[in-house]
Amino acid sequence: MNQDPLHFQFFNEIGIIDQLAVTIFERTMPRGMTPAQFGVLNHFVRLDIGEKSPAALASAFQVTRPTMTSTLGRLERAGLVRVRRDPADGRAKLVSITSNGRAMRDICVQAVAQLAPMLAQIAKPDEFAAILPLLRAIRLRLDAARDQGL
Amino acid sequence: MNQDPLHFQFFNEIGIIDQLAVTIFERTMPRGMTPAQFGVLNHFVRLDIGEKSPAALASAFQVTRPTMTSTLGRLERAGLVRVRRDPADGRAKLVSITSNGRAMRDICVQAVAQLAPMLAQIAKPDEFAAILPLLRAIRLRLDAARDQGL
DNA sequence: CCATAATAGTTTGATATCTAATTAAAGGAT
DNA sequence: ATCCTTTAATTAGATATCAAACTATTATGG
Repeated sequence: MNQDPLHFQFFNEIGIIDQLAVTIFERTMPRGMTPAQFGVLNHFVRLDIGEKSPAALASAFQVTRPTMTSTLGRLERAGLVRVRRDPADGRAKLVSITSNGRAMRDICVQAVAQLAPMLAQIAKPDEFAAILPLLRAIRLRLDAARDQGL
Repeated sequence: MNQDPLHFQFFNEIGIIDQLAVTIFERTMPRGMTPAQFGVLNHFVRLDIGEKSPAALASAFQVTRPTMTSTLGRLERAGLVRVRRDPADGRAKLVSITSNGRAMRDICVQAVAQLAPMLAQIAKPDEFAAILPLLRAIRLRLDAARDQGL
């Protein structure tokens, strides 16, 4: 049936799953919240970091700096994060979460929790557990390959 | 270490892999060619279809119709597909690939072939084969869940 | 000490993608 | 035959994301 090479089929499925998952996520979240924005808020709360530079955030999320500039700009305009100049480095900035940001993160976490029954129908915990290690390995190798220039 | 629920970790890995794969793909393709555009060209060649409506294409690629409108618009402006009104249905249109489109598809296929050695380092064929069935199952269930309204 | 290289962020311009709303045409029901 | 619903496609408005180019600041080397 499917004439494509295995790796092609693999990346194809990955793309469709990602697309579907992101759409479901955004529909569940408060209006306007995206995975990218939630990710930043969640990062601050979970790791209990005070401040972090945009460059460090971009690196943590594996996105380019312009992308993080954009995401932080939206979050800042929405009052969910605060940005100030780094007193120790004139080039850098320091980002921190606001109390509104924490509140939004909590709302999102609860919204995600509502998805639990649906997720239970998507796959059993041991099914997720079964593929995760290989997915992680592939992600790491892809990342390494990209750094090598392809 | 990772406090996130399993399914959260899963979708997170999926998202990063997709992002990395798409970026690598676009860097390899001729300037401006994207997975979405290549997908359409490849679809016409592989399935050897003469004409297909935008709605049918959107359905085949699991994207919304506005998304397909946008992709087809770019392909048409680049002379890679042809679009005409459906004589049998005044609402519909019929899309077909042009000879330039076929040529572009061939170039892309060869470009992708250059990635083979890199892909071999990402995962062994049996590794891809091992996860594919579960990925497909998850994709199908996600799709069904979306149709149910969440 | 100054010129060059590296780093942090931003701006610009492009693409993909979604939702919501709009226009046009076809189908169905009374 | 007419009204209502469904379907096809588009337009409008948002977001994420990337690459390339640009500005400002820090670090390095001679």
